[in-house]
Amino acid sequence: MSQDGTGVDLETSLGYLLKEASSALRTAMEAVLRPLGMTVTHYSCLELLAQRPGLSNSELARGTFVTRQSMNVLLQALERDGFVTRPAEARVGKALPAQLTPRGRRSLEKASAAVRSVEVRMLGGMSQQEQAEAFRLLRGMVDSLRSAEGDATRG
Amino acid sequence: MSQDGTGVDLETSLGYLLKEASSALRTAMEAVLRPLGMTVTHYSCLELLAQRPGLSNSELARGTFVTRQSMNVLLQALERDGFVTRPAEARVGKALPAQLTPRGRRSLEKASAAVRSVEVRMLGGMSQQEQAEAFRLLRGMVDSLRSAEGDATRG
DNA sequence: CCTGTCATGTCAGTTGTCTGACATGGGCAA
DNA sequence: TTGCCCATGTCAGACAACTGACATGACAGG
Repeated sequence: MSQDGTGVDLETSLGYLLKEASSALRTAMEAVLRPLGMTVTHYSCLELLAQRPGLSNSELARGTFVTRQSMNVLLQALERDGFVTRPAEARVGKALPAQLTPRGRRSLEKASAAVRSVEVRMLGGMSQQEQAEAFRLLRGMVDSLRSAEGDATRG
Repeated sequence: MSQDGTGVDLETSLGYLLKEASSALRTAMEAVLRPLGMTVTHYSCLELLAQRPGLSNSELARGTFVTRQSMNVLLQALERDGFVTRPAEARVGKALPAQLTPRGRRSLEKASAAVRSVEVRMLGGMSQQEQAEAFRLLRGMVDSLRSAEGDATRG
């Protein structure tokens, strides 16, 4: 089945390798974030908020690749612990723009540096050209997956 | 923080893109596996077992990037539903070699083809050379992450 | 021999994420 | 205006994965 063209050969599958890479990255991030008392999703939310202040719950969810329900419980915890603030009610619509508090910003600083060090380690053996090429190729895979989104379920 | 060299710029971060790609792949796989009544981990376990018969619980766990505890509950469910068999007790050591049943093999056939179609879609716009390059680059990232494993926690 | 170490299988409890559901607000067309 | 559709925020329950813990068997060293 793995060599007849209809199956998946794990040894050569780019999909499998992609999962492996993602898993290795996540594990490495967890290792450096744990001493800081932070989880990966926790960090992702803060980092996203630092770079795009005012994002709503749903937008943060999309940016961190979780559901808006999951992001909601995380945001409530972050708000309770004073890392993030949200207005009590929306000025327009229902979207509540979130902001980092000074404490949230401070907490993010070390975490961001730690994660950066992981990324540097991951890219250690690659030239700038190779990194650019990897970016281009991965971008292409994402776009291909999304462009025909749902076609397989219609057939 | 994102441009001073110590932080992470999400727009250009290979780590973030890697997570995005992995998430997109997972979503696409879930979409085609759901009609077959199968989850991604479910499928991964069966596929691994088809290509490497006799793998133990712990080996399957490593191959699917989950803990052996998680794989254990999955294996017990697969055994209960007749997709997999394991000997009652180990011939040597404690490792129990698992095998696909005919039913498991049948169930895997459609799933494997469906997943293959997703991978084909993902790689649709890429030449063979580009695919080989993507493989090489991803392999390098994984190796770099693993080679210095734990160094960050020792410092 | 036995003793420490390691990997394994498994049980139990906790945590994180998801699906399902509901109400609300904005935008658009009739 | 009215009605419809869509996105959002939120609550509740279900499910999946994790961490912690324990016992067992293989192996190497004293």
